[in-house]
Amino acid sequence: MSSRSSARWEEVHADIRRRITEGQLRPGDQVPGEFALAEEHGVSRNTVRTALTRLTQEGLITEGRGRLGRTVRAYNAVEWRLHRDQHAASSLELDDDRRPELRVSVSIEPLPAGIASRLQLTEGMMAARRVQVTLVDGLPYQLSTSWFPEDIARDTALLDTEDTRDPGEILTSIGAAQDRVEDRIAVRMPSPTDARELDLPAGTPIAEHTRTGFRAEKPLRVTVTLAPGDRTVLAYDMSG
Amino acid sequence: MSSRSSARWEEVHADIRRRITEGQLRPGDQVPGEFALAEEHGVSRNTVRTALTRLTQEGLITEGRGRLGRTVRAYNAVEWRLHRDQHAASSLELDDDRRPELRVSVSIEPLPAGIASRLQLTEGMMAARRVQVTLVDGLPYQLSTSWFPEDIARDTALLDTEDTRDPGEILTSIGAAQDRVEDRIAVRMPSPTDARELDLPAGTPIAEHTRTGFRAEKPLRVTVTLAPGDRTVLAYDMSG
DNA sequence: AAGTGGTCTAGACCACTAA
DNA sequence: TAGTGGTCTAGACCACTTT
Repeated sequence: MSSRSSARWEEVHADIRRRITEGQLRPGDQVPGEFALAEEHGVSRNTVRTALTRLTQEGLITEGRGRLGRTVRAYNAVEWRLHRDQHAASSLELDDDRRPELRVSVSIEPLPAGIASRLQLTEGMMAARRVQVTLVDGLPYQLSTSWFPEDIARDTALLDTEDTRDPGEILTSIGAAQDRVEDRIAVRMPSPTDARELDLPAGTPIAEHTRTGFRAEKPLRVTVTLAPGDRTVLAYDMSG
Repeated sequence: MSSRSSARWEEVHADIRRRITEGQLRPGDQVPGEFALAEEHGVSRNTVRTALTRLTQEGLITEGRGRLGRTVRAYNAVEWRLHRDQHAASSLELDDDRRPELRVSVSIEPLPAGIASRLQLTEGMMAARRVQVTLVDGLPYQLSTSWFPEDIARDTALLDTEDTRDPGEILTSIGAAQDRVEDRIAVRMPSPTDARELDLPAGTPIAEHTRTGFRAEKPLRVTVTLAPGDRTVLAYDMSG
């Protein structure tokens, strides 16, 4: 009866997963403790831990701290709308009472290889880098890094850290409107650096959204946005 | 000297990660064995295993089997182009010598809740379900499930398992062309079912792409496509 | 203070696979 | 058949957080 695989930790794993999917354990609920599960299933605590570690990295439960223990993870992702308007801007769809907080920093940096090729420039050339962090309720929702050729950014609002508009809108306002954008969306696990910067719980994959903007087939900018999967759903409206 | 965190497994973890990012270990290379690493770092084998398990779930190394041991994972994702043409079709960009193999199956099923709401229909109503698996070199690259209201699909090519065109194209060919599509892209870890159906190595997140097609604001279809992050990069061309 | 998870050890036995 | 990883045990000690 039952148990396709022989591993005992898989029984524990399947048991907890079932309790979650069937609604017996709901988001925010406390997961039974490791000692209790060990006794319940007649296995050692380390075997239980194998199961719980897997569930953590699958994004179903949280890591535990102190007396609280582990809880079932709650997901409440927000739509990130990628528009097809003239600026190719984007926006987060938040409840009325939640306001995003934007932090912008700007610097002149040598181009990394991956960005340089998209801008059709040479690796190591100096370029303007604009980093924008979008926080909602103090939590980072997006980490967005834009690169502009220096001749386009020089002495413009692109270097203004007070201007928190979308890069596409700023380009339009300085007379360098894009006529086409290309989007690439890769899905991957975060590096430890990504996880730290985005304050990611274990088991959270991210979307790496790369937008290249062109004017007359010349690249004007590249924007790489990291969007955690537990906070964001990308939305495209392809009308017309 | 060094080591921000006190955990010993993190030293091993950081060490292997460094060897990979610095190119000392390249994709396909064999990772040093667990016993060797234990001796090298002066820790127990289980401590090494903690580090290697993390690296596996971060998608950096494979699980090990038999004498081969673990290897550094190789990524070679292919572009999945989501067009804005009149059919809102999509295509995989493969090398000339790689041909996708398409398998289609069709059935009449009751609508699950999530799909029903997108189709503006009632959960449990019967609808046509069309499942398309795209294999490349025998490996599943996409698992695509389309739902159509029964009155639209009845006696049409939508129920033909030999017709492997994009659902949007088929809709056009039967006189029910879409005039608008909405795309939603969620990023998540696979369930065990997803992992089995898509033959996913541990540590592979997936994109869940949901396309809803409309005609005069009436939903004609919903297509949910699962695309593994190690095989696919979504590509949108948002030309004006 | 009590109970939770996090880390770590030193073994043991098994399943798999390349040589 | 030798060596790899996969599973499992039975402890131990620590850090943390709620009560």
